[in-house]
Amino acid sequence: MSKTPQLGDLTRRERQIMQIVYRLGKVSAVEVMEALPDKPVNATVRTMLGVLEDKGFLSHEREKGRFIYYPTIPLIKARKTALYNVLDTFYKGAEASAVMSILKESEGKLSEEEAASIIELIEKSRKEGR
Amino acid sequence: MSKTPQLGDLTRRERQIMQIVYRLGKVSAVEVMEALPDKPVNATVRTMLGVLEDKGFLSHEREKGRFIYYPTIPLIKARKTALYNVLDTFYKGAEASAVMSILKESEGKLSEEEAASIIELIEKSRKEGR
DNA sequence: CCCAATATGAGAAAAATTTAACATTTATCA
DNA sequence: TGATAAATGTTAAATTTTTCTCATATTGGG
Repeated sequence: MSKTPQLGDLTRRERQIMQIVYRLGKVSAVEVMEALPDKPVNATVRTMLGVLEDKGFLSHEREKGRFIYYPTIPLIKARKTALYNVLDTFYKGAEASAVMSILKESEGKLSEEEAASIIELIEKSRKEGR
Repeated sequence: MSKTPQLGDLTRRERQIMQIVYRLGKVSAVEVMEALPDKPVNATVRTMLGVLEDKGFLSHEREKGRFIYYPTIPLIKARKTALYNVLDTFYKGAEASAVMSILKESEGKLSEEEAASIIELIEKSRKEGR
């Protein structure tokens, strides 16, 4: 059984590309090229996309002649992994700091429902944690 | 003016090492060696540590003859950057999901003070966001 | 059919990673 | 202490991996 590809194993360029893919959701080679720092030549990007496909991080389908790439690991899963990595490396035992950082950053952008859900979650854990 | 080194620019091995350093706070070459996947040879690790020092990510001091390395960018700053990167790439417009993920993960581990601070923060933003 | 855009493959160029051989420092103990 | 072993640090270079590009092939639209 081949284990799912690990985003943490990526090289620098590969990582840059995967970030673009996750940001945009679906991309053509040209879009990736334009979003990349140092803007390499078109063929270079295609090579990298091919590499990432070989490694199992991307798939593509043809759309009017050109390839549209999308991530193999869905956003919703990839982001959990990414978040936990950061927590594990930088916020172990200080998870509350992470939460507060995010909240400060997104102040005012939270919907009423979101705010309510978060508070509910905390209240629940308060009771359990006694 | 030389800009502060960017953790995002690191190569794979460099990244692995910096993660270990941030997790442990201070490290000797041997500790890094043992924590690294594939456990390279001692000299290899030293070379990398030297590279990271040249690039400005690490410093060291001598302690009973051996080098103890520590990060140039303090944890408290590095972690903010790391967190924002993840948010920007994976959670744009879904910051609340990130918060809830963390809270679920650290359920029961939150102190009463922490819980109170978080709620206070949300209440405040609720009022402002009206 | 012809043009323009896109894709492929082979391999060059550059960068990262690793290592062995050697130098230095510290610890041990006769 | 002094000499020897053990641990640690340095350097230069080999190896491996990553990154890039050219030349060529393919594809779709006018």
